Amino acid sequence: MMEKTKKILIVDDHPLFRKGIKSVLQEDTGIEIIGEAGNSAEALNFIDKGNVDIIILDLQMPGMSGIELSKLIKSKYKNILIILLTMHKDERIFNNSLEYGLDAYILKENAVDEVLKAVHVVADGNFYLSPSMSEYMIQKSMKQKKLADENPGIKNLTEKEKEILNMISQNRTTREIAESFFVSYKTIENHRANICKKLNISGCNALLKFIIENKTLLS
Amino acid sequence: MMEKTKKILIVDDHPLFRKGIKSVLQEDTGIEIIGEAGNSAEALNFIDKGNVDIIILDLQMPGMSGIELSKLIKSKYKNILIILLTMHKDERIFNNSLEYGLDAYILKENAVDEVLKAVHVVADGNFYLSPSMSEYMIQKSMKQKKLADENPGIKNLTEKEKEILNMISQNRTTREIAESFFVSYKTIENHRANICKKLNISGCNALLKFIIENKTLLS
DNA sequence: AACACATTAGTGGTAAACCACTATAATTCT
DNA sequence: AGAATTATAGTGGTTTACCACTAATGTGTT
Repeated sequence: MMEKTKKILIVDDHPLFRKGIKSVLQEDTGIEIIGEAGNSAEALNFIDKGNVDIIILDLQMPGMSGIELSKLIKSKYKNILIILLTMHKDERIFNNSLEYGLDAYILKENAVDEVLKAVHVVADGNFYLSPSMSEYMIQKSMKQKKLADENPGIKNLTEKEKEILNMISQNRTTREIAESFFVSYKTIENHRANICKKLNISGCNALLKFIIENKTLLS
Repeated sequence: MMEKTKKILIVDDHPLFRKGIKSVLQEDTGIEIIGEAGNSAEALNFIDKGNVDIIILDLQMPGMSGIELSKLIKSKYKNILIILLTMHKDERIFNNSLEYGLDAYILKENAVDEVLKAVHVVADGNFYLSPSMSEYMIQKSMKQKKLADENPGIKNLTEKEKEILNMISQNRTTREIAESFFVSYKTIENHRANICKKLNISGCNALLKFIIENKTLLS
């Protein structure tokens, strides 16, 4: 099987870091580093010349951030693959990584051959994620699970209460919910109060707030 | 390089489907199918005997669902890898896939060799996602982006207004926000009103509701 | 039969958020 | 210098949501 050489552009504001990536990728004969850029403007200039297959991109850069740059690239060049490098386990960026058009999310703290692995995975049309990042997410979910076990309120809710909670999360007011169920406004208020008791929460907009914080818990 | 044989368990309630997966995987000498199960209980029994490396798991099953099963497996056996097969593009499951402990998310509509690909990717310690699923997510993000462009309100917000919106999203009340800024309650109320005008929203809890619906848009 | 619980509905009150204004000082842009 | 915007602060009023009760009806359990 004859593979096409992958043409790669490295975008990072630290020359030493670029050097590091280069030395890792150089060993692979299927990879050709065709350019480097120290900031987003340089990167865009280079990309406009065409030819780039994969971009290895640092998140933290002066000026335009890696995320903004990747959005821009993906909107202009659908076929360019983007590998994002970052220092931090940023959940929000990871959660939106696909929507940002990213093809890989790599933590800099990880082993050097991560980059090489990622290049092959994304070139194969797949999404790559640093194992330590997924590890972290799993850990986080364990904590959340524990939290859910400590707050057993959710599973004590009746079907009707769950339905109401669901409608609240869809931005319906108590009155609207009452109307759609053909019951009194006061009935729904009672349900809300009961739900709050079961969930052990109180205060203004307590339920709406609870939903924001526990969206994942409800599914 | 001598690879270890991957021992696989297939869990699906349709025997014909299991057969299909088997015939695909059989061609690979590095893979050994050591068992099949038609439901979650059977699967758990088999797993308890040890030996399983990777589980190929159907989401839709009578009784315990694939998600519940995978949570259970991951909590007991940290090292077993799970490949989830599903009929539908279920965003919610995908978004929580890592928290559920999944290692791959494959759509049944995809080509048969997806499963084979996924086995290798997850065995390599990486997360695998059906390209058509990521395609779908990107498409969805394009729509969302378009929506954001049509509602240009967000980028018209001043720094202070963004700060306030952020604090609202952190469940702080108007009074709390006022206190932390050492300004009057009424000032923050004015800011809220201005934000609402810019975002073209109105009604009770409008801002909190807006945040729920546009969480991704704000980042 | 007695009990727990869910669902229904009510009274009366408080707090938070929103709505529609007005108004002033500071800043920024032209 | 003048205009627009931002940040500040206020009056007065409405709606929504929460809080603390009471209470009737039905349903299912023991």
